[in-house]
Amino acid sequence: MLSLKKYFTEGLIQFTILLSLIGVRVDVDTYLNSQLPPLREIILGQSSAYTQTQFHNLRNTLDGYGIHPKSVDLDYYFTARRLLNQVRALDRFQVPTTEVNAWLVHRDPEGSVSSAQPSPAITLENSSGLQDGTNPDNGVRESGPEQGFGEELEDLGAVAPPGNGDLTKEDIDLIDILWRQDIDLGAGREIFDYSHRQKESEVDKERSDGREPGDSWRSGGNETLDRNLLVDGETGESFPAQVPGVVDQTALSLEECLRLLEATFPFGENSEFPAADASHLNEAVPTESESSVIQSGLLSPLLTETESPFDLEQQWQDLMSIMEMQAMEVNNTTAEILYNGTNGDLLTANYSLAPNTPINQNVSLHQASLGSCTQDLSSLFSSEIESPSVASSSALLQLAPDNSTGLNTTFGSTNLSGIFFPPQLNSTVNETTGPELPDPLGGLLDEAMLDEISLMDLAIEEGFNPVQASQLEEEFDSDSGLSLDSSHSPVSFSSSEASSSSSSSSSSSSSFSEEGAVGYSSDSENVDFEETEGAVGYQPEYSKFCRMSYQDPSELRYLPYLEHVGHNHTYNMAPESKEKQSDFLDKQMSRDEHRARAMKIPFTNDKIINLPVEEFNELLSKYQLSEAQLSLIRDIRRRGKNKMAAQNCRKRKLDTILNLERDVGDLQRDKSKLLREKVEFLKSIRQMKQKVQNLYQEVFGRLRDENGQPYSPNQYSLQYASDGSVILIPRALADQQARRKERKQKDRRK
DNA sequence: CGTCGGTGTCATGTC
DNA sequence: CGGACATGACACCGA
Repeated sequence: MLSLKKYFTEGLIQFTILLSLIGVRVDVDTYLNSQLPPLREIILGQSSAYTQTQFHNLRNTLDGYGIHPKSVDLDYYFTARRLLNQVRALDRFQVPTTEVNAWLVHRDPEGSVSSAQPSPAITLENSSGLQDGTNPDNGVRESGPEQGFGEELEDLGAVAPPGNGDLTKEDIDLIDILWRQDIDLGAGREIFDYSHRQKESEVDKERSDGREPGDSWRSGGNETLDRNLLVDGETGESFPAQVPGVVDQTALSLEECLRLLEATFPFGENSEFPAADASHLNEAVPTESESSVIQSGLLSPLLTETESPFDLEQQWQDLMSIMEMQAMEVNNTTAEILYNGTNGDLLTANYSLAPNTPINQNVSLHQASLGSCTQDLSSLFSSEIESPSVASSSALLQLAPDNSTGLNTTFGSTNLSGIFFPPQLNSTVNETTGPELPDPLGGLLDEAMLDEISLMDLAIEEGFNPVQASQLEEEFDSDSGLSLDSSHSPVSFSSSEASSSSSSSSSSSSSFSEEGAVGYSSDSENVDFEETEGAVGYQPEYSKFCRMSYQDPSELRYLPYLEHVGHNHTYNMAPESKEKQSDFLDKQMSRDEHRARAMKIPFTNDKIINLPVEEFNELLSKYQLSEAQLSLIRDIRRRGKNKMAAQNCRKRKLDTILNLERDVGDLQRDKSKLLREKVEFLKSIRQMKQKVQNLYQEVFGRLRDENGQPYSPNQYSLQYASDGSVILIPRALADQQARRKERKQKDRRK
């Protein structure tokens, strides 16, 4: 008995603790208010995030286009339009940065040891990690940035490579969901298969050795770039020095390339092209007049004047958002095609670059060129470049810094390169040039986000089945939330209690006539059946009534009348049956009733218990009662009231348990819904990252240096700044900045 | 005979 | 401070 009751009590406590825990971790109200509305908007709104974007086909198109980058008969105009449309399509994803950030968290600290960059930039290495968890170079899965998001997603519980660790049923379920989504996206389940990815990497490696046509963009000759870096004596920042005189050689074609970039990432309405003039850059950096970063605001002639102007800042932020999502990329198919298996050796061979070949710091976008654009397109755009105002929709690309950006500003920009290059490439960079890519997620690591993610993890770990979630979602399509049913809420208790108190306070004006029905034998403990019939007759009925109606004790006021009705229906019974009946009724009597009858209490226990204090005292004063009788009456009253209180207490307890059960159900439903939303977001983020990645690769692949050679993604990367400009800088420099930025961020946190 | 749920009762605390 | 009430603990009872 004792253990049972303890069990009950402890169970209730555990129940409460469980709820409180859930309530703390699933602050549904907060979550829904602060996070979900925009998220839901993405899901339910007109966002294209959940439209099945055929970016695999898109990728094929891009690849096909990239096969012959130097072919002059390619339709650059339509290419630009296509890129522009893609970018705009990205914009239609409408995923605010902050919301995306919520999913871009929980980066493995080890993965950012060497490349932690607080900026939103996200390296492709991270993004590709999930797809390709193996490093083809050594076959060892490094803990570096290469696997960044693979682990992230694993942490999220969204994707767990089957080859890694134990998979719970929930993990498998979730993988199934993601797999189905990837099938929608054209990806096979092998993507989630660790071993298969390994094989795939090997195949890709072989393919890379044979140099696919798609690699032609980076099949340039020797790079004659120097790596002279100027160091800001004040800040210690390093930046590439620009050697005067080598600027404008191929500036035109490079500008075109940047215009392509601009067309790809339209973030400015300013169609001017000051960057065409090399001195402009120098002017932008008065103190570093001789050293200039390759810088260029990328502006789309397609967007100038005739097209709607863009809020530069807003556009850039949108782009940044997309960039951030890039790091979440799971399907890095394009990256694999272009880079996968391309280890450092291959890259070095392609570029005929010794690992330590100095890079000309003069490399700038002005010196770069779109190899395929150099002839036709340069002439096509030349006039426009000279006079930006002429820019029209007929112009394909225009490259120009939209404003004068100082070096500091420029170098405060965010490294784009890391976003777009796969782990293989990154490892190559590490081998050949040393610098490590920054951790683009460093700045995104917010504890609140971590909490959310951990919540998701918890949801998964707790055995949630996403499939069931979907079913639940459909079943409970209505808005979820912790809406407590007021009818079951503790408030109802107060109403019950209020009625109870009102009942007890409702004075009974009944006369004491019923006392006459109670005739006690004067001297015997034995019950005189004849005499007790009247007094006892109602008792079982009352007892039953009281038991069943304690929820509404107000009805108890009618009990005195029941006394009149209930007693002595045995007059026509045979004495024997009468005796049996009396015996039965006697058994139905409570102990207190027996005691009261024994003590010849002249009124009913009901009166004793339910009369208000004043009337009760008045009643007592009307009789000459012995001390024993008074004591018994007070005990009867106390026990009677306590009995009702106990009944109410138990009912409350029961209702509380029921409410808790329902709340748990509500929370589980909410949890299911949130988890389902999470899966949806992962899916859309993958799509967006794929798109951005494709765009970056296409743009970068078209850049040419003064020799008409493509830039090595191993050596250079595109970086974007908050002012909307996009610059091509050596990776080493980008990494340096990233580390510096990370340090600053850390200091700020302290 | 033990278990379990329901109930009554007591002690205690709170309002 | 006394009364009403709430509640944990325990005992009793019947299924």
